[in-house]
Amino acid sequence: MSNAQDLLFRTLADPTRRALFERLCREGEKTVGALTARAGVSQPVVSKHLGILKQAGLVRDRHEGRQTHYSAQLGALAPLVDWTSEMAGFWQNRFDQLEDLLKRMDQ
Amino acid sequence: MSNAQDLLFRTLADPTRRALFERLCREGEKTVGALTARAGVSQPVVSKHLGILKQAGLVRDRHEGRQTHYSAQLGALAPLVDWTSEMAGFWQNRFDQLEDLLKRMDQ
DNA sequence: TTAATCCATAGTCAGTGGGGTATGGATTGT
DNA sequence: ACAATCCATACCCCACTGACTATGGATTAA
Repeated sequence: MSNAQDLLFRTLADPTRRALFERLCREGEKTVGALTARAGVSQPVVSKHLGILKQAGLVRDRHEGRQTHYSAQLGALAPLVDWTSEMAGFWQNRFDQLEDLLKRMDQ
Repeated sequence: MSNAQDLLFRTLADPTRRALFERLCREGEKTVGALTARAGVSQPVVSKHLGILKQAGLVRDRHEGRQTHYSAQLGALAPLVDWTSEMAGFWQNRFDQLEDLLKRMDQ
């Protein structure tokens, strides 16, 4: 029941989570500590959000000693782009049908 | 602090709401009754979701007698597309910078 | 006029989820 | 070896929200 769009929308709906993802997109790979420093929430909260982002495929983690480096996985946004295109496509189809109808009426 | 993306993501995060919007995109204008028939939730719930979609600019309503017709406003998805493009842009910039760095190292 | 239909609002309730603190495992520094 | 750092998990709490029913205003049908 839970498709890819659902997971993405729910994951990105939270501002804190989206801000983390945005930082990773802007600034590249970052450790949990570095992310926590400017996140405005506690470290456990950041870890939890990163876990959710990872589960959605939006980030990936790389362990190096006692630190964990996270980086954005931009490809995970594809289903979102697809969904948007699909919605636009439906709209276009209905527009085309209307156009056809008007053409037929014109004849 | 609540930008356009936030409102869109939060609004589209709910499956019931997204399904309503999708139906309006696919099938065009529909009354509340028609939407309720296949929504799987009660009529007041549908009305509430439509209200939230309207507040996000994703739908518009047209009153006709005792019925209210709702239709999708596809343009409202623009901030979402912009956000995605922005994220992709950041990623591309970092990629370009890496490319430049590699070029400089090569010389 | 009276009854029936359409929709929106009000009020309630339970589940979800995002926040915190506490804690422990793993690694690094002394 | 011991202390300190980094991160993740466990646990709790509270606010939000999505669901329901009840109801009423507005419009249409009888």
